[in-house]
Amino acid sequence: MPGTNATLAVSTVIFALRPSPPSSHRAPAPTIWVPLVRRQRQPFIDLLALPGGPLGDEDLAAAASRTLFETMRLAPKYLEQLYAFGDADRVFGSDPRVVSVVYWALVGNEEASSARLGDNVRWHPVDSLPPLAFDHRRIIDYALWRLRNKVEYSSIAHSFLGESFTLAQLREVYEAVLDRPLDAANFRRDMLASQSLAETGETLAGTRHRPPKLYRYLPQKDQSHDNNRFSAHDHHAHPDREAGRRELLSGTREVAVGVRPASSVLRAWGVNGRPAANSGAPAGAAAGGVPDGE
Amino acid sequence: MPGTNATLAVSTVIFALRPSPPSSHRAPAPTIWVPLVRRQRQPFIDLLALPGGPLGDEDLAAAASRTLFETMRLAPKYLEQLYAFGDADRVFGSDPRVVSVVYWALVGNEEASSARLGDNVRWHPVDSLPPLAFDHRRIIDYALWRLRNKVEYSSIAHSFLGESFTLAQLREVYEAVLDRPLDAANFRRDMLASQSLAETGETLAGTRHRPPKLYRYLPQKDQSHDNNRFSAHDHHAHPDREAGRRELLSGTREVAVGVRPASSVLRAWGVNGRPAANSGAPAGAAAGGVPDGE
DNA sequence: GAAATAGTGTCTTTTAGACACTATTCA
DNA sequence: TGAATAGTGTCTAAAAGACACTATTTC
Repeated sequence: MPGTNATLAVSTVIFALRPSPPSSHRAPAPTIWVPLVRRQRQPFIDLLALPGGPLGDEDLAAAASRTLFETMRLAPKYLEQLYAFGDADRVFGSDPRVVSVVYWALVGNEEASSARLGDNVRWHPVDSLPPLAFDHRRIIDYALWRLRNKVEYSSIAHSFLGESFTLAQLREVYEAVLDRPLDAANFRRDMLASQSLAETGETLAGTRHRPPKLYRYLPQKDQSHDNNRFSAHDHHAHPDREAGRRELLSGTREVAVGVRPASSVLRAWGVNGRPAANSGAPAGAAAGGVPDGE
Repeated sequence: MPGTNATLAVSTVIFALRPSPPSSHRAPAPTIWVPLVRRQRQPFIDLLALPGGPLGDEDLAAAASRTLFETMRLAPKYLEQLYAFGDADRVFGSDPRVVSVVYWALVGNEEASSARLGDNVRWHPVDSLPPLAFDHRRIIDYALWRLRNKVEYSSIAHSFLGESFTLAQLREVYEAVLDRPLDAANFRRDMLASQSLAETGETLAGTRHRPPKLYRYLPQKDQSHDNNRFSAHDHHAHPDREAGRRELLSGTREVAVGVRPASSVLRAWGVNGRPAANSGAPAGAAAGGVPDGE
């Protein structure tokens, strides 16, 4: 097997929910922001890019965490691999070629506010980004699409908030991410039925009306049935769909009176190959050997 | 930026549906098989491993296709990136470390049968695998999980079959992958309502009963709304969820009499992170520069 | 016409969504 | 006590699922 054949970089798309930019001086509905770094060198000097850096002697996810911490002292609550981008001509002119393993992350309110910024690192609202370096615009679009999908079938939304939050706040997160209003009554019922929230016993003061209860997120038991969480090292989530585990109990319908069954608040938006065959040289290894993965 | 820091390998989990092994001499219900390669060298010599090889001067998906073709003349109908595996100690003793970008693929009936096998390459039923090299067992389990999820919300099942197929055959695919029986009547209706099938006009002969109609898969229009299909180069699918695009037409219910609305035949099973902060050395680039991804 | 699967019709259950209404707090 | 949001109840619509039944072919 040959030696190294590519440079590996790790980048991260970090999402936070923050008030819309002052430009539109309307209701303070939050929108999605990402931190971007202004490049100091060629190629794409002076354009904005995702934070990241070369892979060190560490796990992939650790590289993502490390670069985020180094760049802006961020330690996101949620981190998941997005995709490995490695078209041969992705970063033209570089030799060896560059393959980027991209992660995406969510950070909560105050965490986002406490991020260390600077002349070259700033938050930008995703709905009005300037031209970006490399293929980073497309990567962000893809991460956004994943975010919107995943918000619908999993319980990541709370990662945008602090330890405790009201149902209205949580609903605001969903509404911002999905970009549509949700029925407050149904939202409440469905969230509570999902067993993923617990009352803290506190209420939120400082409003000029009835104080809402505060909740905290209740990790689902044995969520990581098999996959999803992966290596013992890597505490991060997997890209896939959390499917509301199917209850196989048919028969016996016994639903407490007046109780709404759990459901998922949400519904989907949507999207969906044969590869380029390639002859090329015969198998790459020792005599008689069929190549395998490593 | 330093030079290369890792060796990149590409492997693929290839799924095919084939009759259960003769051991159980019962009904010929098909099960899922994968081709595995017996390793000819250390580490893990003589153990089975996923087909693959080092990344060449090509796109990632092209490397997957190339190695499959070289190894067994396979050119799968469906190919999608699964995950990048890159724990620092994943392949102990190798320097530089190895990062594997793993793809998963589906092949049809006769395609699978025509695969070139040999002493070192053979199909194995996934439900009874011997110990495998590296972390390949876990990778296969993860790919299987993804397959089962994706079959539920997208139209990949037909990739296990040939150009044309009967509804009963298609249902068999779903039943094999999901490992549960489906109601034939509802399945039929839901598939037809999904607009993803077209009659070929032919029927399947050779049965000893009423000959069933043959259908072919009808690619969905504008499936690739935004993401999913990615680079212009890479014709392969993305990992995410194809959400049955929500019909926003509320109001106006106008359903042709007796017509069942489209639906998705299926329901889910299920499964569902903060990163390890890391100080380490300061930002990796030129003076005053904040590192970005490449 | 019996066996066997193809294919249709129709009812029930479950889930999602709309929306009216009551409750509680603060200014 | 009115403004304002919290929180509950209840109905309707749509989707999923069960299952009885008819249709068509071969032997």
